[in-house]
Amino acid sequence: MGDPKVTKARSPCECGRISEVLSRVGDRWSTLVIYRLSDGRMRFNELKRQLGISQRMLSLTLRELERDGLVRREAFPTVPPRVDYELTPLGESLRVPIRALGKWALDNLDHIDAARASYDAGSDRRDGGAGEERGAA
Amino acid sequence: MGDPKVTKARSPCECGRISEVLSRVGDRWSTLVIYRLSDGRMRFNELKRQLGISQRMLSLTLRELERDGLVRREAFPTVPPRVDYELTPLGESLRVPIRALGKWALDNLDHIDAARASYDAGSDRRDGGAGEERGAA
DNA sequence: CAGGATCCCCCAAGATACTG
DNA sequence: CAGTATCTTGGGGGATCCTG
Repeated sequence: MGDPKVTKARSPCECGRISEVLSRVGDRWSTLVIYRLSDGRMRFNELKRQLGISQRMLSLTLRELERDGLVRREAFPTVPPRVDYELTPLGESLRVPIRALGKWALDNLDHIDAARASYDAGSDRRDGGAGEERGAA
Repeated sequence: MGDPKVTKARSPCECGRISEVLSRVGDRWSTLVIYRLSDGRMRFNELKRQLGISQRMLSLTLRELERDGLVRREAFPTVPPRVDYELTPLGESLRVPIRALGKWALDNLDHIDAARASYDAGSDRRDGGAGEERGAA
């Protein structure tokens, strides 16, 4: 029962297992959706707007999260359709580590930026080219 | 100075910032490298083998992590070159949330698998074709 | 409003080969 | 051993149009 999704990394340690889970719930959008949902249930377009995600990716991400039992979908058969998404108990349990990660992110963004600037300045040895090596167009 | 790397998602909330950090240290390999390094310093090939990562990705990942001030690189100019990698204090601070995430992953992998199986079984209604929609043998 | 279907681009990431 | 350089591909992910 090998998972075809996980590259095939047969690590001897637990990294393999972690890697599997990470490849499922560890991607950017999933993390952000969980994070956002940790504040409470929310509608589709609400999530879409707040996350700046395309409806396609949101749709896909939500379906995967629902499939993995992390998010629950509740649709109201009203005339203008309304669908709410909320964390399941399992999703709630992910909330803690995700929140911690989010907090760390907010707390250390500037540290990272500083480190980057420092690193870039250091490796800037004699590169007198006529431009940007990181096309910021 | 906008970061060209971050899609351009102009979210009104803090999600934008978190998203930035997540896109830096939140990817699969970075997370795994940090996780692995949280046990102590390690050599290049040691990491490579244990994570089942290609040398290219490991090299790239490590350089980014070093650039972001999360990992410190120490090279010994010996005849068979030896390079050790270890977490910086900043990296150590990431250790806690990463560890928490890793623990969650290990604790809930089977829950996720169960949820998946259940979901797939449920949405398997009236699909009497001979084809596999998900090539999982 | 929620989201499926399509088209398409581009880069993340693996494989391979070479070097100091 | 510890990388770097190069080539190639899969699929992540955006844009757009359409429907219930």
